[in-house]
Amino acid sequence: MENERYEGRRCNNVVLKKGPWSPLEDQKLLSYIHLHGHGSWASLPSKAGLKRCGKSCRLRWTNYLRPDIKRGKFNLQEEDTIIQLHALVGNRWSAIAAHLPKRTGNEIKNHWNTNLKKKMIKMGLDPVTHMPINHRLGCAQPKDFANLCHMAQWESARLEAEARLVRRQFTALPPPPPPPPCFDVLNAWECETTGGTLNCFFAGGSSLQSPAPFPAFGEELAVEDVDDGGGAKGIMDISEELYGDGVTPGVVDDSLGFPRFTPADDGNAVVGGWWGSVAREDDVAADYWGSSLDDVAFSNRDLRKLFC
DNA sequence: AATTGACCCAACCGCCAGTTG
DNA sequence: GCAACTGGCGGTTGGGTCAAT
Repeated sequence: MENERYEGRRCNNVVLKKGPWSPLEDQKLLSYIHLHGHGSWASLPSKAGLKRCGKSCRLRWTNYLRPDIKRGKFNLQEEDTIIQLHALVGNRWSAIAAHLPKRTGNEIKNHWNTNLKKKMIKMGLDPVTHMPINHRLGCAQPKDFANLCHMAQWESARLEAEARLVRRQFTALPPPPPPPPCFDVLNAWECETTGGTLNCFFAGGSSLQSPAPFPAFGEELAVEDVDDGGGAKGIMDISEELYGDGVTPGVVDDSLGFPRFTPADDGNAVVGGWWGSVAREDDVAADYWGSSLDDVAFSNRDLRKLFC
């Protein structure tokens, strides 16, 4: 009975096994690849003495047996990266995995579906669009909702600029549809996980202000603490001003693979990503995004899917 | 102690794109 | 140009585990 359960298709009159891999099968696959490399996956099973289809062998290797795979729980930094990249590329798990060393797309996908998606819903954010599900947000305060609206504006501007920059590299591509407004999820995420309040990232006033100049990694800078009356604070200036009232000193780093501002004092002041800053259209920003997109392992195919 | 339900994750399936003959 | 083959990817499933009742 149990054998029939995992009996798969036949190939050359050999019944292919399905279901969980035994330690012996793992050993056979490992030792074969160690000696010969995987070569053609289609012919590997017979050469390695496995009654599996090549596809099953490939999946077992790429998702489990590969030596460069880190297993275990995702840390907060990895979760941050997943959320930011998901906001940018959607369910392109392989592209996201390319940015997370030693993690597989399958693992990230599972983690997203079982943990991150639920947490986002709990935060009142749609895990697909990264938009608030409705007005019953995780933040009960009206001012927090106002902040989220600012976030959406800002993220929208960022996506537009990003699309322009990418198009500049792929001029043959047709103009993209306007990107959907999207939140700075990392920011909301960190506020959620640290118990902080949503008070970050957006310039004051109801209109979207010009994004800040683009800082160099490691550059020390200051962030003006602007209050729009609704409590929203924003990155206003890469300042050479003296740190004074309402100016938060901090540093830009790229430890997550994208620019990110961290205040010098931990405070509840300005924390979170630096995505807004790259909306500035200048050569520095363009160069950054050029390399960044490479890092995320975009292929031409991905880009065309994004903008066609 | 037994049952139930939620959670986790390995593995499968189907689709698509690229390559080859 | 076309069909067959191959590899890669994302969606889904189902079995194991564990906590709650």
